[in-house]
Amino acid sequence: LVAALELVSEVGAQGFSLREVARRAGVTHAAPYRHFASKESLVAALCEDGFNMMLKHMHDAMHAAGEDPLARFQAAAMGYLKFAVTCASHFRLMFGANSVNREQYPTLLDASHKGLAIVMDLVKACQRAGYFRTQQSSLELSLAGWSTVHGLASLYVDGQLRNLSLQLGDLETMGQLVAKAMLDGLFEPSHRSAAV
Amino acid sequence: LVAALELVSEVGAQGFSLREVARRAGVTHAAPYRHFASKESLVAALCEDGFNMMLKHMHDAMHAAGEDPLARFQAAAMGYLKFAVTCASHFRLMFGANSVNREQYPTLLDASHKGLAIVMDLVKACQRAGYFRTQQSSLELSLAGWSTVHGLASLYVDGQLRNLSLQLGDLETMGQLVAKAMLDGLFEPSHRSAAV
DNA sequence: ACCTGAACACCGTTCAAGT
DNA sequence: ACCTGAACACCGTTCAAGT
Repeated sequence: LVAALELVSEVGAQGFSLREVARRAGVTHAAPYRHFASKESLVAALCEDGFNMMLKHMHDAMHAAGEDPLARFQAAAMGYLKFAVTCASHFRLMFGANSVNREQYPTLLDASHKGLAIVMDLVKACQRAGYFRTQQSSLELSLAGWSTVHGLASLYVDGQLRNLSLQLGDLETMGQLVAKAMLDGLFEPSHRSAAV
Repeated sequence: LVAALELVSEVGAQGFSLREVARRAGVTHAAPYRHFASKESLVAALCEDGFNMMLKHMHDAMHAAGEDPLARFQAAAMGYLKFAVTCASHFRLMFGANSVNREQYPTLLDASHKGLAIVMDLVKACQRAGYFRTQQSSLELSLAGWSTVHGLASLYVDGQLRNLSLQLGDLETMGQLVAKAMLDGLFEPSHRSAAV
């Protein structure tokens, strides 16, 4: 049954039907209702899988990056992007508007909160290590960083950047360029806010 | 008929049905097919409306901001956020995964490209005026800025930031905080790349 | 030019009934 | 415990037919 879920995610991200799932699983269209209360709860299960995969991507990348907080921060961002591009259908399911009412699925809600928690920890570590400025709170910097990475991933997955690939390369390259802009800031040094 | 579209966008963002649209318009379920080739083409029309509204929000904000390129840049970003929050259903339609095959609707494709073009112009102006660094190309800085603003808007519209509103305030406030982080950068001055 | 009405193949969901 | 088969109300789309 979980096997059926995987098969489905390979197919079209949405517009997929519960009846088609049942067909692939070799059962009747009514059989899934013994395992899931509704289509939404099946999609919720897929989303939860997706969040766990995303967290795994980030954790793996962080682990491979070693101990340096900045390296870990950048690796987590790249892990996020890599997940978005390799598991695009999961990503769309997780962040699409079609999305489920997260409030009704506590385990899903938990998983979706862990992402920001990781970012927060990384930002705090980078601030402690003297990499990041402390003029703004770790929450504010985390939100900015998360927005940037998530925005890039969303635009890419939605095909909004297709015409830029020629000039800037693939998502990983774009990620490095955008991360550099984010870390350094857009401002000329002379226009930057005074340091703490 | 266009009146019917507006009514629909007020209702649920998606999961809305062509038959329901026809019902509201007071015609049979088959009547819309004299005006739109398919449901997708109706949604495409809604998306195009959405992009034009978004561009109008950005243009209005820029105009109100006066001549200073930096003020115009920030105003455009705020206009983008304001559009996302006030026209959430349009925003979801435009950037959701459900989205239409933009390639098949040339006027929609055009409208969706104008956003980046505006950002590019603003970034170039800010670089010329000495506000922004020229170490990275205007395209790279534009992509970073767009990703950040779009990411924040997406996370907010998807309800991903609901638990942060208490700590950080509404979307406009978050936008200002995130814009500050983006402009100044995350890095401590000592870790920034050398200036040009 | 625009709309109707019936039809087709699909869908999510429910429920009695089977083993 | 898990599945079936029929049923219900819905959907997108098509097409002949009306004015």
